[in-house]
Amino acid sequence: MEISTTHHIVESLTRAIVEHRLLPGSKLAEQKLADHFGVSRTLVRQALFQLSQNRLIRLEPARGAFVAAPSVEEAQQVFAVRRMLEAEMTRAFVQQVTPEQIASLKDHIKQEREAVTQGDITGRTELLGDFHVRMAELMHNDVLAQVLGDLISRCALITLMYQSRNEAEHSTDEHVAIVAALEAQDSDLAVRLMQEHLLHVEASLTFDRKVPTHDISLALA
Amino acid sequence: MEISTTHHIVESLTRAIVEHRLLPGSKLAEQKLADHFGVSRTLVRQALFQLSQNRLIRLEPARGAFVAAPSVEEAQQVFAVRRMLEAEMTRAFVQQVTPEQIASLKDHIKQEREAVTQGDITGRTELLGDFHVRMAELMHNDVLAQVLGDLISRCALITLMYQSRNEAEHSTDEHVAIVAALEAQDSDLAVRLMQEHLLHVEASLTFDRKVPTHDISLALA
DNA sequence: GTCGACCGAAGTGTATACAATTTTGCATTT
DNA sequence: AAATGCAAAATTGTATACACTTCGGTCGAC
Repeated sequence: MEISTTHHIVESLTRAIVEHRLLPGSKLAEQKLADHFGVSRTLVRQALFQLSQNRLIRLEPARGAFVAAPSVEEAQQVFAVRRMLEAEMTRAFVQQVTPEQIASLKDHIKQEREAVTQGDITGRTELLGDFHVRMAELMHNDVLAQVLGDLISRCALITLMYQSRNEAEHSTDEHVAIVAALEAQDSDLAVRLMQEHLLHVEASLTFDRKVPTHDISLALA
Repeated sequence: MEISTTHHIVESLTRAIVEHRLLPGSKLAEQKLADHFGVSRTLVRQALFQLSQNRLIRLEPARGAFVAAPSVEEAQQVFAVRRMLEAEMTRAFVQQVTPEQIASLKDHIKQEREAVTQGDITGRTELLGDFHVRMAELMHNDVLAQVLGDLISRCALITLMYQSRNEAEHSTDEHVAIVAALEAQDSDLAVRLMQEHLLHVEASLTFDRKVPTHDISLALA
């Protein structure tokens, strides 16, 4: 099956949603999207279905697709799962850590700092999440990387909406501390730092609501 | 969006694949499936796409859909993730365990025993996996339940292929021991038993590989 | 003036038609 | 006889057509 064109639509919509050009609750009308991308509704529907699997949109029978508005409870559940998963991931990481892996993580943190200082909000949010995925990838466990990536992207909406620059800097500092513990092969410390880090990120999310926009062509322009 | 008809096709194909009426590598031609279900290719394609997300089939661009043959390596990665996730899940479970939860798990185990004694291979495999999902549900964490369910179904093929009756009985016994530790609120013991349980299940799978491979280069390697 | 039914517009759900690609079988060549 | 090339058949990829549901507004009854 061909998926490249569909994939492009998915990517484009994902960016629009994650960057809040499309706010939670917005209707995603198939024909409007089809016109915008210059394709038929067929491909748009494929893309919408895929996005619904990623929990970025919600499909209502005979009513259409809407940008998802993940509830506070869901976000908290996601973070609970992340704490469980990443605590053990961190412990396992220390078991097989190499200098190359440490270097890779340190390099990643450098990118984070650049994004934060440049005020690149979208890029910085993505990088802050990617740090955790990078750890999974360095363990050569594709399944772990994919599961973790799903969890992180699942709350990209909320994370992005409520993370301030100060909190972003704080996250990067915590990443530094975690890497230091990994490098020292102090698994207990690394695990504790990771758990606290995730608790901090979760606690920093202030859950208010904003007004959605319904202007699709403007949001995607 | 309507999904009920598509869902029926997904369910039907899932059963066929999991019960090995459709062997790994089999081609799933869209028109043939459409004729069989009495629908158009549109709905079949939706179903195939969904199955590909569940990793039960593999989609090759312009070539079609094929029943997946998950590799042993992939299964091992899935189990590594499960050990990470479920170890911490078990620890958290003890923190908030109630007599009702214990009763629910014991009831589930009773069902497992029935399926094992009756030789209901498909049912027993499903129930053995559901035990873990049930734990997640009892913690009222839907996200955890869904992630875990995905992980378990992801290797349903391999699990089913390699699990003997003896191993199934062994699994049920280990479930009993885990529940006992949960009931005693001995979190360290429960976690250890869970980890060992998952190691046992994994170990029972990785021995002989009778997956018929259709990958020429791999087969000749 | 408010509530409710009905009608039209808009949008989704499914089927079908058409285009593009791959597969297959045969004929030709060496 | 084996290999290669070509053309027809089969299959997938995309667009469009049509049926059915939902949404909005107006008109009429009360």
